[in-house]
Amino acid sequence: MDYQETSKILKAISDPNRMKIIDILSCGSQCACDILEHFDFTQPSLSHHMKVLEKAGIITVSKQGQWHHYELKEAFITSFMDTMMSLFSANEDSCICTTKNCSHKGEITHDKTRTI
Amino acid sequence: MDYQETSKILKAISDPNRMKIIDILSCGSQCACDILEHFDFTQPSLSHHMKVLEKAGIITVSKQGQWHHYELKEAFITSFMDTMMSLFSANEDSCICTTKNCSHKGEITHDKTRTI
DNA sequence: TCATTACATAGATGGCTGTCTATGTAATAA
DNA sequence: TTATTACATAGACAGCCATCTATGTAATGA
Repeated sequence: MDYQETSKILKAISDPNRMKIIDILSCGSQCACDILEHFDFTQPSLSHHMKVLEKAGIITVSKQGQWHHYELKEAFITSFMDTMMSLFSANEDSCICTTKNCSHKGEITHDKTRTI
Repeated sequence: MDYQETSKILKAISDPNRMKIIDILSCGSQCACDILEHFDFTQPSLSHHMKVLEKAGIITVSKQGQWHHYELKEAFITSFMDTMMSLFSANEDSCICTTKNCSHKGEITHDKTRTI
């Protein structure tokens, strides 16, 4: 688990306005000017947010003449959900605690059966 | 979708050190002193991180005498994964764009079949 | 050519955040 | 009682971040 890389992705999603952008793009690609109409902030602020989302690998841009169309990356979604699942699930490959047991409560349960 | 509340949760997870704490707790509950041994920062810093995770509803604390045992909340995990799924998935209840079509690219695809 | 539109970039700023040291408190053990 | 251990709290501080205004650039249209 690459904490730094996953951190970058989570920080990109965690801003409420960027969450709303993702919500908007989940309905299909849109250009910047149309996305902007959903918000109160300025165009440079949107430009900043889109760059953050793009750098995190969450969206892609296709420039068609004057307009830039932004789109959610399908591959990102599956990858991200997998990453979150493995973060919350214990497994002997990644689990840190295998090298160190709690000194005051021995029971460390490796729940390999989690399915959510 | 409560962007503010979800933002709080995502910000709580997004810190690399807190991600590592979650990874550790995914193997089972541990007390603070044992968690601390995995890190270079000080005890007050850990105390701060645990409070952030607790306030976000990610972990619970059970105080047994001197030691405080921290544990991942199972209910949080399923709830969080559901929230992320609904963020990435288009549906007519939550999708913002139903009230506004893109003026330059009419195709808004409501992908109700996403299963990931 | 000139104006307009759609975006990006630069630089500034206020607020948030992760960390520290110092200290307090409660429980346990000698 | 006194010392120690396990945590929390207070306050300070440096770095990051979301926003702004101002400006640049590229494409389109008149």
